[in-house]
Amino acid sequence: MTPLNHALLGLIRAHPRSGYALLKVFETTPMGSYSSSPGSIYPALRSLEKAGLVDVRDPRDARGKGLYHITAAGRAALEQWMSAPIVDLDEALLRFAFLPEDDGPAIRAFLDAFEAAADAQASGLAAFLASDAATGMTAKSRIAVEHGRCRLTASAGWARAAKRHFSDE
Amino acid sequence: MTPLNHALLGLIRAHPRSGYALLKVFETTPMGSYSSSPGSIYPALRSLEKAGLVDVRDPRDARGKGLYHITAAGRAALEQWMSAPIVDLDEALLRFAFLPEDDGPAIRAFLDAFEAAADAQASGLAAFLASDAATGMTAKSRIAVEHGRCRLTASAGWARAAKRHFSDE
DNA sequence: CCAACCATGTAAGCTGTTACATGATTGA
DNA sequence: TCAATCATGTAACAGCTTACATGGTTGG
Repeated sequence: MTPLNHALLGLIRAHPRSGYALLKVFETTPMGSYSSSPGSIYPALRSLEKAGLVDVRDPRDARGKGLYHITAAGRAALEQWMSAPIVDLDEALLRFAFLPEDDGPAIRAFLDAFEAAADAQASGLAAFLASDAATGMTAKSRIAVEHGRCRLTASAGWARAAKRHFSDE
Repeated sequence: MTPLNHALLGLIRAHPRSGYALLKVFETTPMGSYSSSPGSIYPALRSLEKAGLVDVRDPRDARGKGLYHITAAGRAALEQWMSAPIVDLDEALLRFAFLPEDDGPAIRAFLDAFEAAADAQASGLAAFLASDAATGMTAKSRIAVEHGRCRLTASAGWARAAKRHFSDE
């Protein structure tokens, strides 16, 4: 399962959609970073279908293919992916977007884990910068690594702000 | 030319290295995000060699392959890549690390461009969030986009801080 | 002498990119 | 009627990942 597959599965679970409608999501929103063109989306939908995670139903009319629906197996696969430990923050962010809208505790737990992961990664870079390996590098290389640390700190800060947002509702 | 190719070329320009030494750079520094294993690095070195951007010389002894040196064509290719407009910030960061150590004006110009690109991308996300498309999305999706904006703002902030660092030297 | 590391590769498989191709429908 | 958009694909190609394979050398 690639990130694109997960993105498609999550969108389809939110509500059934045609391949074209899914294509448009990637073309018109920042989700576009997960794909680019029909050449990746249609084959990915095929693979989801072949894996039994989605099925196609409700052809609107003679020409259209119909709407992709998520199957029970698809739900299970998505659930498993959603509950895996956070390693990659970008992937985690995709999972965040697919979290159930109303489950406050789950959202807060996820944000806690996200913040912890971002902090841990930031600490990892800080440790690297303090190590022998870093002192041998050029000044610019170290500052480039600093950039990574800044971004991770920003990610952790975002998680804290988001938690505040979801605590008073 | 893939990011990995550029990373290799930049490292080799800094000073000649063996394939194994390059491998170790990716294994032991945050540059690892550009690669992972011999399975990508050795073929990439081959392609650089075939393209005439590097050549192999100075075999240390009978068994070793020797050291990769950058060629005139390699220098030219790197130069062209370095002076292209900034589109992708991660790629730009790699370029930053390869900027000549002593050329203050070039560094400052680059950081100006980097900051402008980060600000522009952040504005793009802000515009999206203010658009009709965003109002139709779920709250969590909007907050996920916010994360992207936070990170871009952090990137711009990093560039400003780096400029201060390079102005008093 | 044996494990760890130096040093270099190959091969299968999967994914994504780019570009091309097709045909129906809708609005001006 | 003609362009744009809806809607769905195919095919070539390049690249990365994973896993496997091969030998030499060094330190304990």
